[in-house]
This record gives sequence, C-alpha cells and structure tokens, in this order.
Amino acid sequence: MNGPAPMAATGFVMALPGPVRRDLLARGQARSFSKGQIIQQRGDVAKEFWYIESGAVQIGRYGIDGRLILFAMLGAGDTFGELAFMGEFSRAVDAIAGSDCILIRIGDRELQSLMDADPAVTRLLLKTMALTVQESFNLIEASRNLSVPQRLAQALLKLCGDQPDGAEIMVTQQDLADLVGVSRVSLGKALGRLQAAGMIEPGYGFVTIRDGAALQKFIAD
Amino acid sequence: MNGPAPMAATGFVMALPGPVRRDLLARGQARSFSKGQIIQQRGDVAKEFWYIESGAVQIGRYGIDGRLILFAMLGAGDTFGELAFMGEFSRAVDAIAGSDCILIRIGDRELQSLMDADPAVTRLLLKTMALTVQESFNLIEASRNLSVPQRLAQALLKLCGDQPDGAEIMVTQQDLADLVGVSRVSLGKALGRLQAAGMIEPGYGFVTIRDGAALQKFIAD
DNA sequence: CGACAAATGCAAACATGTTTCCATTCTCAG
DNA sequence: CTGAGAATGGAAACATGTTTGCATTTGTCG
Repeated sequence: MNGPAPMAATGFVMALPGPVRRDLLARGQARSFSKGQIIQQRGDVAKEFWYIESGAVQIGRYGIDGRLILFAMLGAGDTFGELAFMGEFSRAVDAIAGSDCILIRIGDRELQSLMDADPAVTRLLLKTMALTVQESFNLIEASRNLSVPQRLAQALLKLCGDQPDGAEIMVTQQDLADLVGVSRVSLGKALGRLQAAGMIEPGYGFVTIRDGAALQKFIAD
Repeated sequence: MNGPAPMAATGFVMALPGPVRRDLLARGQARSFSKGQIIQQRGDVAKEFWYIESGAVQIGRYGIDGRLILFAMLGAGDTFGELAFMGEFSRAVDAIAGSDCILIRIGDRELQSLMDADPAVTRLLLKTMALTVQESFNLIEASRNLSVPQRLAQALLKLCGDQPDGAEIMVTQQDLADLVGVSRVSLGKALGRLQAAGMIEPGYGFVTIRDGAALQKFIAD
C-alpha cells in the first residue's frame, strides 16, 4: 500500500568492508531506470555489473512466447551481473526494473583496481558466487520436493528479508507466480491457503506478512 | 552393455593448461571408491575438492525420506567439490560413487600453491563457477518450460557428451528419473516416446543413442 | 466523479505426473 | 543351469497444476 519492499541485501558489494565499499561505489556511475525498463538482456556482452542503490530489479528469463521465469527479485543493496562479468561470457539472464530505481554501474576498470588493491576481494567474489550456486540448488530442490504453498511461503520470506511481522511486500500475484514457477491460478489458491492459516493477508498489489515464524515452520513440513 | 559411459569433461581442472594440470594432479592423492560408496555428505566441512580419474560420480541430495535429487552425473575428467571449498562453507550436496571409481583429492595446500604461482588460475576458477551457475539456471528453466521427454533428451545428450550415435549410456531408468526429476513411471513413458521416434533404444541398464541430432532438434521444440 | 486499466477471484475442462500394484524380463553369482 | 535380485513394463486411481473465460474489485488519472 505504502512503502517500498526492502529485501535482504545479498551479493558481493554488501559483503565488502565499509570503506572499500564506499570507495568502489564512488567510482561507479549512477543511472536511473523507470519501472519496466530493460536493464540488460540475455546475450548482451557483459562489460559491467550493477549495484542497486534504490528500487527493485527482477532477474529472470523471457521466453520467446512471452513466458517469464523469475529467478530472483532484488532490492536495495543487492548486486547483480557479476556472473557473466566474471565468467567473461554473455549475459545469462534478463534484468528488468521492477520499480523506478537507481543503479550504480561498476565497470571493468573499477573492479580491477579493487582486486589489485586487495587480494581478499577475489576471495570474496568466489565466496559470493559459490553462494549463488547453492541458492540455485536450493531452488531446484524446492521445486521438486515442496508443494506450491510451501514454495510460496519460501518466496515470501525471502522477499520480506528480516522485516518484522506486519511488513507489506509490494508484489503482484502474477509476479509471485513467475517467481514460484506456477500459473496465477495456482498461486492464488496457495495464497488462499496461507491466508486461511492466518500467516499472511493478501492485498491489491501487495501481501502482508502476519506470522513469519509460522511460515518458516510451514516450509519445514 | 559393455564400455563405460564417458561424459563431457567439464569443470575447473580440465580447463587448466596441460602442464599445470599434470602438476596439480601429481600433487594430489589418489583414492578409490567402490560403487555406491559415499564420497562426501551434505554438511561436511570442505577441506578438499576432487578430480575424477576414472569411473562415475553422482552429485545430488538425499532427502530424509530417502528421496534423491540428482543435479549431475559426472565422469572422468570432471571436477567437483570446488564449490564449498571455495565458498568456505559446508558441503551443499552429497556425492556418491556411481560406479567403482578412482578420484584424486586436491587439498588446500595444493590449490593455494597453484593460485600463488599463476594468477590466471583464480580467473579460471571464477569462470568455472560462473558456468556452474549458468548451468543451474538452465536446469531451472528446463524444468519449467520443457516437457519430460524434452528434459530426458537433454539429460541423455549431456550424459553421452560428444560421443557419436550408437553410444551406449550405462544408466538405469531410476537414475535417469532422479536426474530429470520425475517418477520412474513417467520416465518410462518418456523413454517410450523417444524410442518410438527412433531417437534412442532403451536397454537393460543402459540406453543407446540412435540419433543425437534428432534429440537436439526435439529439445528445441 | 467516472472511465479505464490493472489486479484479483472463481469455475470447469483438461493435461500431466504420481502412487501403488503386480507381472515380466534380464543379469549374475553360485 | 538355476534361483534370486535388479530392472523394466504396464494399468488404474488419484493428486496437482494448467488453461480458458469471465466476473469482480481496486487504484489511477483525466
């Protein structure tokens, strides 16, 4: 209804020690995108990666038929694009502005000078990427072992980060469906079940978390 | 029926330049495992990674209820375990000997000296891990957009690597089912359809690839 | 305010995959 | 050669998710 949807900040930049981080961000260039705008497309040559200063970014893949698969929805403090950048191949995913947002572009030069200055940075990069792989393993496991309501609960908890109960997540059912990997109809049913259990309260364009602990327990079966 | 199932060698070690690779492997310790033996378990502390000298290794996760999710089936020349090793967290997956096999254990010291000697090695590690992430994205996308027969075709092509038509892949339907992420019944049906189309020929404990090109085309829809 | 688009709710027909049995075939050790 | 276990084949009942179509609600903007 009101406020933005701050999410758990993950990714490489936030793991950097404060001074180093500020220095790196200061070297980057700020760019703003409006909601729905394409930030990067699959196949693009990767010459930079991005830090999210404010707003939300959707990471996923658009199929030829208009289908969308969301791998993640990122928020302020998150980083994306390191992957292709580090791997030196073309973009593996599309990135779209989920809301009006301000990003900071970090290019080859900026990162290189950082890595030269501090070997620990490389280590950190490796660590972050390893985490990403783990994440995607978890996604695959979830999609095979968990029911739709459980996966929905998982997605909601991730989106709300460490916000306390009562947090309103600004997201449409369609977006959630793309994220969880089911149709909007199925997602609606799942929402209904979580609502019936008093864990959440669906709204128009947002979802309110009523009982995060219960969601956690629900996932664990 | 006979021969092993050589697969496309992927991973970090095979990407190293010949002399460097031989040097690294020479420093490692060879260990042999018999079929079904557990090589590493989820949660273990990661003090090393492994290079597959010969045989097959299954990478996946065992559920509490005995369910198994296979992420990959690796063969000679492949590497595994770099993930947790690099990320400095505990093992994210289980590894089981898919057949009698010989592995080479590479520990902290060996890798460190390699990284010190050649900074390009670090770059290579990053690249390899980025590829792994891409792979897992592809897996997720496939599980959402492709039919079971298509995913089966994909899995079979990956398993046979670049072997010519006629190759016999030593694998049971149950293993394939765990890999593709469906029940054995569904996998059986999918096999039947590929067979009807003349692309493969199922056997007892193996599958013969009849027309790899057709499989490729079949995946593309 | 009032129209319009976006988002949600709902239902029926349909498609796909699972589960549970059991029969059959194949391989291999003894 | 033969018995036992592993692997495959198949059928029926069931569960889950999709598709399609339309009605309803909500927010926005002129």
